[in-house]
Amino acid sequence: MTTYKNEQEFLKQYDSSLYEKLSMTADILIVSVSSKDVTNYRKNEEKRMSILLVKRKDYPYKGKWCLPGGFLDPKKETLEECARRVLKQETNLSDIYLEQLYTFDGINRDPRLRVVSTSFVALVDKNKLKEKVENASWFDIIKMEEKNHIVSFQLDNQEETIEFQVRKELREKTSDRYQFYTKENKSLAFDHDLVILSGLERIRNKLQYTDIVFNMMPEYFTLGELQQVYEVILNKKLLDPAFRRMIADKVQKTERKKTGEGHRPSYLFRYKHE
Amino acid sequence: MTTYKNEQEFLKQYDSSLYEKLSMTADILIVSVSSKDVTNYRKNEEKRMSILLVKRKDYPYKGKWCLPGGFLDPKKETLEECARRVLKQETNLSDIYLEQLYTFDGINRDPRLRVVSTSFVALVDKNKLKEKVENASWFDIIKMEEKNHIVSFQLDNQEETIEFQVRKELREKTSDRYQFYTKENKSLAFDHDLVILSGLERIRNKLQYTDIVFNMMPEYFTLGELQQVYEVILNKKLLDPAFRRMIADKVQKTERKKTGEGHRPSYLFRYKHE
DNA sequence: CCAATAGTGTCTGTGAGACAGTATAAG
DNA sequence: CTTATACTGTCTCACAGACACTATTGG
Repeated sequence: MTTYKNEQEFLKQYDSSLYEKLSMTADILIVSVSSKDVTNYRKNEEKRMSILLVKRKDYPYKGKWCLPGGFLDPKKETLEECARRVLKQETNLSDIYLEQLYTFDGINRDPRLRVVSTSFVALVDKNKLKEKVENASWFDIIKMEEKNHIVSFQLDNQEETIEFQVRKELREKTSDRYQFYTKENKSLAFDHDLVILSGLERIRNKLQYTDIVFNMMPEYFTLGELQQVYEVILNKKLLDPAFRRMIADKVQKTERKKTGEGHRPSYLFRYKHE
Repeated sequence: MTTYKNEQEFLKQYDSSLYEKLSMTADILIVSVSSKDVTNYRKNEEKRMSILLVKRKDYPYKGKWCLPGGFLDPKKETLEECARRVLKQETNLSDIYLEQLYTFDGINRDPRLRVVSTSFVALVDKNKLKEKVENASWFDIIKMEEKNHIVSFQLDNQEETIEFQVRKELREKTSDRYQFYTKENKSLAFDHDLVILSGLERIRNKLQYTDIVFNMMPEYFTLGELQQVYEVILNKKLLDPAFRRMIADKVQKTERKKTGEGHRPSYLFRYKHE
């Protein structure tokens, strides 16, 4: 390499085709909570986590479901901007909670060419969504169960049920990091089964020490509803008094009540920042 | 877009230059702990966190310090493999704790062309290092202090001291995520000041709920030494009894003692997996 | 009244924070 | 004997887990 007098001069001479290049995408795990009505008029509706998937119209993986995503335009946007662009396009929403998750870069994850994908997690309140977007569909997570290092998923969008399994392998004894491998996957494109698991685990972890739940809640909610959301994400029942103590200083009681439920009405609360 | 009969046929036709491309690098924050001798013969040596930096030989940022890193070869390697290659080259060590940190992709982070960098954190035991590597130097973190959302750093490698400041801005009220901005930085190349802060915060968080410390410890160590490492990473003093309770089931006492220190000798312990 | 949820009072055990005390080496 | 660290005993207080109890609606 020649020596240049200064950075300016160096940049003028620089041949940007020197290094091998590749394409990148931003893929988004859009997560929300949905409610399932229940026959018994007294019972509350059941909550479920739900994620947005898109049916692929073209090869590769034509006809399979995948996460919303798009190619990065390296000249104009950052990965996060790219993710927000996709988010706008798929949900028509801006101002959404969006967090970088992980960069997936298996060499053959895309059969066309080397594509590195930076994945994001977005949390939305389903009530804010209006029109249905073409080819996109919300899948409820009706099962997510870990047994012997295998996580089994079952997703449902009212029309079809898809299943897949991911193997979790502890990477080293000193940390909590897992390597994920596809065990069984007939319905999802690329490595999006692994992205989904990573993302849901991230949400579960963050639930414990942040206030991210409120990104999936409407402005007014009952504590019972909030508790249900915690329970469905953590995948376990919580005790009422403990739960109420835990969130006491995160929420603000209002005068309004939710009535007509066949049982004692519940006060509505809202998120209290600070 | 034309319609293809099947995936095979589609791939044959696929023009991989369709999407704009870019280059990627893997940059590594290599962290270790160093000891500083103390004049008083009775006192224990003081511990410090230390990180490996490399002096840039060429433009851009010629003469500035940066994290070890290298361009990804998209045909042959994953980002983690790329990072391990760099790690081998800079420390001559394999089998090192390595964890993906974050993907930095500011549009102008590299003045030459669009380069997206996936950063990694590596933890090493300095005792395993032998030869000094050309252009690389270990910097002790002699100050890392947060005040009014500004984090001030002071690093020292015995020959020079470098300083920089990063501004932390909370991204949203519901989470613990910060956006980092360079406040003051004359000595470090690219956005590596931000990478360093992210990485050190990651280590501090993980210290609390994993066993990653032991990646920076020699096989045998005293509990005093281990406590010092915790203290220097968490940047605060810990109470002896609480600390010992906390790590009791992570370590295994041996018969060996560390003597000749001018005070009561201490038993040597080792990491107990499980 | 019944069924179902809303919401509260309180006991108990665990475990972190705190402090004080004893032990043991080198000089 | 002094100094500095090694290591332990124990008190207290906060808080999570657990259970039981009361309150309130629609049908």
